[in-house]
Amino acid sequence: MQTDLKRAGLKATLPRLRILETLEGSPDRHVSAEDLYRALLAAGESIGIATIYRVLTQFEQAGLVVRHNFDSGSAVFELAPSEHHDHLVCVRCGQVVEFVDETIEERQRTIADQNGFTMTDHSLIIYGLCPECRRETD
Amino acid sequence: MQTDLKRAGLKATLPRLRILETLEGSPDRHVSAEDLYRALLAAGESIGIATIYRVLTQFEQAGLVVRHNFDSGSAVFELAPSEHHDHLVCVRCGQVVEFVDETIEERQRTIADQNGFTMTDHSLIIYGLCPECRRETD
DNA sequence: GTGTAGGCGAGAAAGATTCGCATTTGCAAT
DNA sequence: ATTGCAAATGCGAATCTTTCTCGCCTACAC
Repeated sequence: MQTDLKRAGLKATLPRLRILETLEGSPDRHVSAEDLYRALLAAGESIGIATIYRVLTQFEQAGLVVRHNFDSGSAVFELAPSEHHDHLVCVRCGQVVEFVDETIEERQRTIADQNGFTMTDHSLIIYGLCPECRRETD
Repeated sequence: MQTDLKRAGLKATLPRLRILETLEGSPDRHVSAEDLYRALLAAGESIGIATIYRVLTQFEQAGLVVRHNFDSGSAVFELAPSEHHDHLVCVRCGQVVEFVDETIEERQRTIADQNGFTMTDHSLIIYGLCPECRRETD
């Protein structure tokens, strides 16, 4: 765990360890800076929100986490998955489901090429009602 | 033009007309609230930024415009296109290119279905370097 | 153990968006 | 054309998310 930080070229400080632990222990893979802040306060840690943002940005640059901009207004972060994936987001309860589709990945590369772009990243989010919310919405 | 608003159930007020005109006359299809504000002020209009946000939200609900959350920090809006499309965004200059790919559209529907979701919307953004920026980056 | 570069917390600041409220305006019935 | 009123606007304050500043603190190489 400390090793993860060292390897990323980051000093193993207490706040960084706590944030990493919290990300790893979180029931939701996708959490906002605010979520982390509340979780850490609830766990009795004394940490500043600024540190959370700073650290998350560093983690992102180090490739430890990925940042997503869903429609929710604030960014959410997840531990960098070994495999890239995209997201299904429930517009009602916020639940997030991950998926991978090689056909889509493939097409995206083709499209970037056709337009002369060098693709650096991409973001595919499907919004909808999850099974539970669909049931409750009738 | 006034008819567009009436049809959408919105009173044809001056600010709304000006905003609609500006969107239609804009060289960039994708503009932020701030862009619109500056454009209107530059055109000698007296308008409040709050009105821009309010009107854009109404337009969105009325289906006149679509809101996008690119990585830029602020939302951008575009006149609702007759055909849905997705976006290629240059990470360096911000240029936006639109594209449609039926294969991807198709796969998205399939994926939503497979996961029991009722798809309401989706957002696919490919980030990369546009041809010009790619050249300048060497 | 100690020095120091890098990291931290708190609060201020910045940028985006929304709210509250007094004033104005579109529009339909006169 | 005039009037009445609900709806819309403009303004400034408030809110939310994120970043910056700065004096203090700490990990860690020596």
